[in-house]
Amino acid sequence: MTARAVRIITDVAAVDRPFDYALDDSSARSAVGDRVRVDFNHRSVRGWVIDEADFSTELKTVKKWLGFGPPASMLDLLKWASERWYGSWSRFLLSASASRLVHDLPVAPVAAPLSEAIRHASWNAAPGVIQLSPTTDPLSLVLGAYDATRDSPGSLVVLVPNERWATRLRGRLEQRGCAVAAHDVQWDRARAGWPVVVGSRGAALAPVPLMAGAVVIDADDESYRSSAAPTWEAVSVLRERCRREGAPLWCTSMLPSPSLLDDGAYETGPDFVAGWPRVDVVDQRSRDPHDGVLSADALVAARRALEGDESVAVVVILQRLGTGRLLACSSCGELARCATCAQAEEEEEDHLACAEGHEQRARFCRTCGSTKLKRVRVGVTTLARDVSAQLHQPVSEVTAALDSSATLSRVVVGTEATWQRVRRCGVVIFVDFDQYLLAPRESARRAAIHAVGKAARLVGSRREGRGRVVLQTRRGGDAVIRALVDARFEGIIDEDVAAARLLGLAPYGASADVSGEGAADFVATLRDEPSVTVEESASGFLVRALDVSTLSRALRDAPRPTQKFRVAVY
DNA sequence: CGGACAAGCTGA
DNA sequence: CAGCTTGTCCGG
Repeated sequence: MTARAVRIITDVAAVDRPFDYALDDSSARSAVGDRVRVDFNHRSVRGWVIDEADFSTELKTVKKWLGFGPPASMLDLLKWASERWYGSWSRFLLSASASRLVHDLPVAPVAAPLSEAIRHASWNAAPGVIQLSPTTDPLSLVLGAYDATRDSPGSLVVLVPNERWATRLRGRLEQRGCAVAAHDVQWDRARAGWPVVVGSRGAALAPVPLMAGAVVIDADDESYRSSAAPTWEAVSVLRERCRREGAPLWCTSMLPSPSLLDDGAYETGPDFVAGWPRVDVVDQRSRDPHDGVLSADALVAARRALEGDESVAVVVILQRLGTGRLLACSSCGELARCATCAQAEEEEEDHLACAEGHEQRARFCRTCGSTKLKRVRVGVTTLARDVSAQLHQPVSEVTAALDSSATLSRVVVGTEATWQRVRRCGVVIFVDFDQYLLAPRESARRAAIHAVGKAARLVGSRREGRGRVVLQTRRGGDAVIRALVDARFEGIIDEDVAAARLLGLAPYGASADVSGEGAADFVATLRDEPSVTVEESASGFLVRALDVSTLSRALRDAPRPTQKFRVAVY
């Protein structure tokens, strides 16, 4: 037998380049994709076999076979993802590997047919983008996808936005006779080619050797993008994976984004409009600015909900976009507000101004005349105190920091972390919906609609007629508000596509945010590169190009600065 | 990334 | 010029 050698990528992320090693008796079983231990530059490191190599006696040997890694069929996809999001290949190899070493693989069962009754109730939608109302149960669509791909070799991969949802969906699919593997904790099952793999973001890199198809629920949910660099995005990975393998992909969304609609068409699911909640708009412009945070109409809705039997009756949402800081008087605490519209005023050079342009005035407190103003952050705690006083009820505060075992009062005040903590309630009140509508971010309007969609899952649909969503706003005529009241979003979707085209946003352009000490050095060379443009951004620099491959090529060719820097590719 | 090695700096 | 710091190079 001739001596073998293999090409290896080590887990030393900074050395994103393969090295060849020989195999000996103890490592002879190493196959492409497997994890191995090698000596690398005076230390012992882990790595992955990415290919066979030419044997030479000069090579060091692979010290040990450590276990199974991603299947060989995935390696090119992982390389593609590392280039697409400016990460190292080893980072993606690691993400597609088990968190604990796997030495043995189980034998995957055959995908069982659905019972006739379940099959009959399943929904055989055509692959593509399917617009579903927030309260529509996607289970029948998942079962339809299972049924449609059952005869194809390979696994069906299903993504949901969070682990809690994944656990629930796995249980429901098992009840209906599907053999389901949980992504990550049952990595070995996925690697063995289990019929169905269900998980959250990471499951886009589920190590199934062959894909029969894939489903993404709530494909526009922000949880599908990694917030840490590399800022990879699970829906794009899965779409690329399905394209390479010729597998069908179903994506559901309550409001398809231009990126999701990449190739145009979408289908709208059944009873779409009825699946949205009843939305009440409270126009803050006609309110007395000295009222409490909850308007009279919101108070009526809250008191009605408190008469119901939901364990949590009222949810009050405080949206904090950007800094969310307001100006208040240092001596009496009164907020600086416009005399006409009562909206919080901002500091402009040496005077105060209203965002709507009603007035410009000197920098002093209207109530006590003091000229000392300070920046305050309206937090959940402040809001909770006011709500508690208005409703004469104890209030629980929910932020991302809250311990998940804490029991909640019937009235909850929180940030968007609340969606994870409350399952049902009678009414959701957005105290300042304009935080979304006025935010400078392009995506803020979409975020507004998504937030109401998440609220819908708590209060139920207008068909059920149970609860409602109350929006306190000064912008009653805004297109987003009108769309939410009518549950008609065609106009918003078309506008977003038009805006993305015009502004060169995804998928009609690509951008990357470069930040950190070394950012300026890094973009310096990119300024001379004709295929990209560089502009200043809030966090550093924004590098833009006409498409993602141009952008990633330019980023990869630019020399790395000595100081630390971070690249977030979108 | 992190070890090796070279070049630069300091103090007795 | 030993002993230490800082910088650059390079890995099979």
